[in-house]
Amino acid sequence: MTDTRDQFLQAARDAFAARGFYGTSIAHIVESLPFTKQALLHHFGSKEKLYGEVLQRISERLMRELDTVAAAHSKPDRRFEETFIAFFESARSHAADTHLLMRELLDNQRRAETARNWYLQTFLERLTRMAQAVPDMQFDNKQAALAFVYQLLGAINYFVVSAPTLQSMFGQRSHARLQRQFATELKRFMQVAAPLSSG
Amino acid sequence: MTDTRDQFLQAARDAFAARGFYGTSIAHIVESLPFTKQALLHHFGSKEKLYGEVLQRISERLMRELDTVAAAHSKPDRRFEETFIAFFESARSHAADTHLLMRELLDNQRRAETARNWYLQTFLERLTRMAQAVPDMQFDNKQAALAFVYQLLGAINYFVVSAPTLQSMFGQRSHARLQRQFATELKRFMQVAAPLSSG
DNA sequence: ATCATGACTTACCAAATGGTAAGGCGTCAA
DNA sequence: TTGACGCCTTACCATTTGGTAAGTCATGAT
Repeated sequence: MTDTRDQFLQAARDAFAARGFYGTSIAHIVESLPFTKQALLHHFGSKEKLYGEVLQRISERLMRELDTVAAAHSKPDRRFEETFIAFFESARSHAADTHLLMRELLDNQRRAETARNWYLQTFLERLTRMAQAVPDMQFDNKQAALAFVYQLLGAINYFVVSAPTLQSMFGQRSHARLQRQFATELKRFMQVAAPLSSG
Repeated sequence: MTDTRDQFLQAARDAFAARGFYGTSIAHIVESLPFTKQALLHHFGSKEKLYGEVLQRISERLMRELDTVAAAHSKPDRRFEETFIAFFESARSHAADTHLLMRELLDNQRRAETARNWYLQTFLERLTRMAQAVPDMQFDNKQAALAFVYQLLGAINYFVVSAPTLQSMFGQRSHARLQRQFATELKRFMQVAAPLSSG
């Protein structure tokens, strides 16, 4: 039954996101499911492979969403802006995924195994090309565009990942306001901070 | 001997930064030191307390640096800008600390214990006040200033934490250029993206 | 000389870890 | 009816985990 696999994958994703790869035991993943540890191992072979599948699902979703937004907007400037707005919304609503990817970034160097940044690479390239296609932004070179894109990505990811901390720090209402404020600041950043022939 | 303690603290910091709290065993921390596991436990009592001390050291350093930069610049706009430039440099040169703090942010919610965000709270408050003190930036409210500050922090932290990945992705030379580019983009962001009565 | 104290050791330990082995059980094709 | 196969189980297992107990040894005060 594929349904069982999905249950495992979902529970694993949540657990890995909350506690990280090393902080998550197979036993813990299975805890809330009506299956045993060995059922999980039967389906995925090892914890590592399970993690790999979780990661792959997430990056596939990201790519799909990127396609969708890109297809919905033909004008480069709109496309660029809407992509990041959508990315922010997506990162927020899939907070578990965002957490997990942040952890992956931190672990990446040591759990080398297979280069797991393949998805990041194409992701970044697409976003960078998108930025370079915007007429109002005249980047000196690819690096400049990438730096700009990376600032946006960093701001978004970091903010989303901070949500629980900020919420417990300022309270839920205040945090909700902050979140709206953040979105508008993000938009202005994209509109106004775009380099105009920065050389 | 305090020297021994320092050795433990340094090794622990590096290990926690590289592998996270759960991915790091006491045995592994001690591995490269001429002491046994129990020597560490003798000094710190438990892994958790050791981690706490590591964290405290880092936040004390951050506060010290914040004081230094703030004291060196009296004009609010310069002070604000120089603070973030210094923070970027600091985050880069203390990459291990940056990694560790990012992990802490991710783990924070579950390893609640004592609210560990005390340092973050005052850190954010100081930066926000600093932003609000800049005449050219007229924020509608505290939230707006905080959102702005948080974008900067996010961009910086995320970028620094990405360094190993980006380096393996694009190569060392290319990454070095990207890093310089990032710094200049950051400066422009602060100068140009500052809200001017955004209402 | 003796005692205390702090630094560090060896010897252990219960619990949890990821994973293997082997078998039960239902389904479905031959 | 039989045999194969996929799903899932119970039994295990070696290793690693964080931590305790108890001692050795040097130093330094009384």
